Amino acid sequence: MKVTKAQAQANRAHIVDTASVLFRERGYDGVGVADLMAAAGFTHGGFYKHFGSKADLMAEASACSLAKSAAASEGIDPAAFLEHYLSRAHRDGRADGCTMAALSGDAARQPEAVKAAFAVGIESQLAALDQGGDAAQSAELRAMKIDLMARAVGAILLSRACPDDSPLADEILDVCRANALAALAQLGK
Amino acid sequence: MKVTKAQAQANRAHIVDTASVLFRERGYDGVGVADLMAAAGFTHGGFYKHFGSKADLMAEASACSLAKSAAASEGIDPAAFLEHYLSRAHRDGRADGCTMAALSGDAARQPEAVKAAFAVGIESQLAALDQGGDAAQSAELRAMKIDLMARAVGAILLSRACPDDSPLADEILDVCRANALAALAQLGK
DNA sequence: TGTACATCAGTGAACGCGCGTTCACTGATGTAC
DNA sequence: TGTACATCAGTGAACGCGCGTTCACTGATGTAC
Repeated sequence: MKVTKAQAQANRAHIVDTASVLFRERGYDGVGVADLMAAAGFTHGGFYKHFGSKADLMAEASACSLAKSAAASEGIDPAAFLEHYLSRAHRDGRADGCTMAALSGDAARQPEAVKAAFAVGIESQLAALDQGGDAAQSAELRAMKIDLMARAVGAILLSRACPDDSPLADEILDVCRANALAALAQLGK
Repeated sequence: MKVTKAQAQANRAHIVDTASVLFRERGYDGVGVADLMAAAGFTHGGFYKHFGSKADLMAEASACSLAKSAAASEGIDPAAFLEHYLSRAHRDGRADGCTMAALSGDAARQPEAVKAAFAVGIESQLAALDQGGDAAQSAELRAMKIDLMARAVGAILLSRACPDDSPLADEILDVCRANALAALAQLGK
């Protein structure tokens, strides 16, 4: 049953990808190691040939999906980013949506390695939204980006915590999108 | 071992209170029924004399702590509310902090009853922050309050997801507090 | 290039454990007379 | 008010189950000669 080194590496990456989707969808405790390995197309016994523990995988899966999100929004207009982020589609698509929105509640109760992955991910996302504005306003710009991210993450979380057909769930998204876009416009950006 | 009706009612309330603290601290999956009953001073067998299931208790505990928070901030100045909400003390004190910040990630994966409790809790919090401003600007005021809550919740969540001694964790709180207060001031409030 | 052997990714059974929930039981409370 | 009995909050053992993790084993890959 041995497998090419390259294949093993690809399998490992596939497990990490699968985990990042399942964790976002069901939360850390909602996904078992056996579940996860089966979803990736393996039996569970091989898990510990790749990872030291389930928590280790959580750290890696978080880092992976956060890096992918940051890369995907590289150089994107913050207004366009907000439009997509605060959409119903994103709220309703936890599995392939933002890891911060899906897992920061879980991350707060996880080992430091997971939190470290989140801190790196947040910084990457901030850097990706940077448009290379001039240095003079960069502190203000950074503050605005942090603030926009907090608002966006909070809006998605509150919206997801409401019942599925709740008018409040949609109102939260709409209001936060409008206010965030207004704040962006006012920054003169 | 039977107990006065009044005592049973008090015991039940005590279990709900204990649950609301433990769930905020460790998350829904981090608290077992036996854990919880022991923390409240009982054995686990009696749990189902009071509640239909662990998820039922989650709904009740969420409703309870959300109502308490709303009652506690009744009529409070939004600026003062933000100062407290976005403090390091609140971030580091999950167990007796805001239920939205601690459990909205969990709530998103819970039954509708839990989500319904959250929607009610959010509306109560919005109502509590209302200062009876004139009706003309009430739509704008409601939007601002929703936006402030999303920002506050998001900032706490992101800050908690960072490593314990991370400068980023503090920066997020400071930046969001400053920007939120500025937005409030600009509303002419 | 061909042969012999070590490596190690993946398998599947097994481990102990704690989970949510059920149940027979206890005995003070509450009620009917 | 006093007695007999039903109620039911709380107890603690037990249920089946799925969890994270370990382990002996397999057999193709990779390596040494």
